[in-house]
Amino acid sequence: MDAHSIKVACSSCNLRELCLPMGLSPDEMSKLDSVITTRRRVKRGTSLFNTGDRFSSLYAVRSGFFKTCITTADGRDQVTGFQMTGEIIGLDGIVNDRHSCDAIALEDAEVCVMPFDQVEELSREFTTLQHHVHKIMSREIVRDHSVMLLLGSMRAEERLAAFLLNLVQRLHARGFSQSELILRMTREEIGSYLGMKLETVSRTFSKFVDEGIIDVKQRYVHIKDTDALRQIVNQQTSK
Amino acid sequence: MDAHSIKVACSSCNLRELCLPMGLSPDEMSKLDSVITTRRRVKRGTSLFNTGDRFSSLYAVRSGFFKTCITTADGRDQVTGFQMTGEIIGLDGIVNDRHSCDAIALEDAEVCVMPFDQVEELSREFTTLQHHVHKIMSREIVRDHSVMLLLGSMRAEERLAAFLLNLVQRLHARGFSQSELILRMTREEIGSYLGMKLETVSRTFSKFVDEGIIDVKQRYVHIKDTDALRQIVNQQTSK
DNA sequence: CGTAGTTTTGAGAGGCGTCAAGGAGCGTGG
DNA sequence: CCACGCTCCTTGACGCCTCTCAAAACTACG
Repeated sequence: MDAHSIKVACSSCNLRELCLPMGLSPDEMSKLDSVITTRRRVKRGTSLFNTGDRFSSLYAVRSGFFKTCITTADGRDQVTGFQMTGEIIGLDGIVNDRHSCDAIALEDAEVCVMPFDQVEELSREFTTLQHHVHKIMSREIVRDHSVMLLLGSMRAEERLAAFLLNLVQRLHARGFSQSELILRMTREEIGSYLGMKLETVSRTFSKFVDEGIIDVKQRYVHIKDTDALRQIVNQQTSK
Repeated sequence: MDAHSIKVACSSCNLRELCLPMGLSPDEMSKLDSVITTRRRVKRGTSLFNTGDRFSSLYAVRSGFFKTCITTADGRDQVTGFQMTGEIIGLDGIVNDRHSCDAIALEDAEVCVMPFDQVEELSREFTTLQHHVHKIMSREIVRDHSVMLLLGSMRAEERLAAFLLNLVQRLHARGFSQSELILRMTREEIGSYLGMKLETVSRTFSKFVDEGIIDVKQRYVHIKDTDALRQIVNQQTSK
């Protein structure tokens, strides 16, 4: 499928405490190594998989940044999530044996390929892994619910504030700054995810800048006042 | 926890082809019977579980109708789903060992209690069950993504049309009419789910009535022109 | 038969979408 | 190295959809 296959081992991966192998014993880890044997490179702008593709594997983001999005027959388009290192992509494909969204790299990326039938086999053997797979899926469900809350009940400023806080929080968990970040996605992609138009995203960024809450220079964002952002999310001015 | 415990068997349940035991062999089914031994009655307006409750079991709706909703500290509220017979409630609890939403019966209901540790144990034994559990979780993820599409990109009429079509489709799969239904939830609950205010829900219903697409008398809805509804969903007038 | 909850409908306001134009950043090629 | 074109971003003006506030009608239930 792809010439860019690389040998790898979870046991020596610096993401192992964020990713699928979290909490496994050394013994279990080495078994997992034998299942997750390949990586795949995905160039910026190209897709890891598309809607309708046969489902065979889950993917763990090793490096880079992805978006997942669904596109309907009538041309509607919705970004359903952004995935960074250590996060799992492809859970949507299990139910119908085909993927129901596109996964697109927003920068040159690398993923670990995890053949799902082998993951299932191994998780019949190891309770720890089994439970962890369940947790990963449950976490995705809970995350989706909070996005539904955002889309269903927040106004533009609240959405963008919540979005920025979520991004830095996840980046911070990966060792990056709590206050500075580079956006890997366009204003349009942010807007699609947050249910608003790109102009509104841009205007809202400008408003935050005017209020001294953040600095923005294109894709670069510096959060000067995290508490102010938090307050905006919780202000409940309501929509 | 609840005095209303009743002995039951999946193998003799008329929902077994919709519910968890779907596709199991008779042998596997009888093993499942020994795990799912109790039902629980939930009175209209009361909750099956609340946010923060310890997670121990999944629940299959045996009869009745539920809503799940998340409530934030600042009083924001979002209905994340409506569940009818054969559907599974509680997947949100797996990740943190505590439920992250409330599940509330919209009419007197009965659920089958499925202790999750035992479901996990059994699904280590039976590939069929294991895979089915994964599918159920994946289906929930895919469903959530389509709600995100609805909330992120549709206008009020489109949302309500999509909602009605989804409801009758699920009811039809349970042997009910394709064109008539009784809403089990209030306009406010519909609005919360669809990200709009109850007045807008009401107005949109009235608009559909004026256009001759449906009849509405309180909770009773008669869909006179399914194609018109489908057209509304797909018209992509855009938001 | 009264009361609380739910639904409908109206009038007005405002947030966000739409349309449009201009600017900034960046890669490509002369 | 600069010019050029492309994509992305910003900002303004205007209009509409949906929210807000309010009141009345209807239903259910005690």
